[in-house]
Amino acid sequence: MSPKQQRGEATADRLLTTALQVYASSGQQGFTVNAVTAASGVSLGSLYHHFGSFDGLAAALYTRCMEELFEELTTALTAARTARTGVRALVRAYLRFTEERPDAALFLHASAYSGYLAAHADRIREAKEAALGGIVAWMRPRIEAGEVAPIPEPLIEALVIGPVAETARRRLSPAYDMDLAQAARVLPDRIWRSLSPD
Amino acid sequence: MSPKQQRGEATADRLLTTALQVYASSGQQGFTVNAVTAASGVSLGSLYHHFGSFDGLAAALYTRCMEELFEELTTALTAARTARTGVRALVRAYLRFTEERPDAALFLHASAYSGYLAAHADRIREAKEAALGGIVAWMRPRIEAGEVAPIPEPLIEALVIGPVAETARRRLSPAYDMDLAQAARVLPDRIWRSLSPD
DNA sequence: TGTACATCAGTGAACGCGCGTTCACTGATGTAC
DNA sequence: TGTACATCAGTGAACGCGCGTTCACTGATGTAC
Repeated sequence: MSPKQQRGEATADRLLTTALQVYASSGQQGFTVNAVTAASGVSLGSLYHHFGSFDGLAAALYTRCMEELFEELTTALTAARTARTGVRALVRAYLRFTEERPDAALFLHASAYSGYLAAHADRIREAKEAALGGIVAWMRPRIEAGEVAPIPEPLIEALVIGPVAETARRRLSPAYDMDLAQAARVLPDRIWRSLSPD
Repeated sequence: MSPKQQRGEATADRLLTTALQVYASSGQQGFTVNAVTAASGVSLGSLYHHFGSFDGLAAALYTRCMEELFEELTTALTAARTARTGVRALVRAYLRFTEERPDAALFLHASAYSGYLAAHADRIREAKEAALGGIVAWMRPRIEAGEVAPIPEPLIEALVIGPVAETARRRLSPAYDMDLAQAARVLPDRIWRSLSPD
């Protein structure tokens, strides 16, 4: 399914990029094959040639967005030395991604239970674990060294990602008006407090 | 649209309850008018008589689930005296709700961007603010009294709800296996640390 | 450098299915006198 | 206590629309000799 020629890759890229725009402007409701082909100028058959199905395209888009986010997070984290500075940088990176790439952030949040990922769940899970790898590799030794309180890893994730994801979700929802700059000032420190040993 | 007769109310209730079951067993994909009417034994016309549209039914279900959750949270919170014990109790109540009412919890989380709420956004927002009222009324004086660190209210919400919602989301996703009992032991204290003044 | 051939990329008309919704109707319940 | 009437509740066949998908096809690119 992955393109063997340059123009094929360009077409697949164009479809993904357009799909994200369509989602951003029309929402879940308007996110259809016809809308994506019409907006991209790529033919229906070509979409199916590259992605096999519409769910396949959605899964590819989800994977791409997720990898972009995780790259930002990993870069921010690994530039730091201590657990404290690392966590604080990661929180800021997440908020920055939300600000700069709202379309991608929205698609990630909104797709969580979307159903079109179900068919490709295994492939997505693999991609997620690969993307998470860098973060885990950086964090784990620092947890073991006692730089972070002795909390089970899944709950550390929840404590770090939870508040920042909730903030992002409200920022991306028309029902709230969340100030990300303010969040970037307050949250890194507050989240770190929830993890710090003493 | 609200029923004027007892049997009307019973039918509407049956539709909502069945709809939640359908969602739980078939997911977003299988959540359709036909599935709900078939499973409930209520006729299509009757569904439209009570809810006007399928979105209307979904919005009513969302509202009902949300009110049930908030009632648990409010009860837990208002039974406490200090901000610290209140927040800790609220966190435990949220986890307990997730454990005991996984269908309702899943529907709440999964509906966040579902589109069928968009048409009824105003009505839902009203219901949410009403349900949130008790929590705000309890918390605000304690924030002002300095029992909680001076953090903007939206960020307090994110710090409290974020980790616990993330934990719930993973618990409800087949891709993770989250231990809620462990979370109930660890999170209340850790979340409180992120809010405590010093 | 040309030619033949295989594979990849792209096209768009056509199809069937299932969705949400409508509507003319019957039956049940409540109310007025 | 009965009767007439209005409103509410419930029914299910029928409809149209737009969705995802298929398929027979043409054109472009790469490769072998």
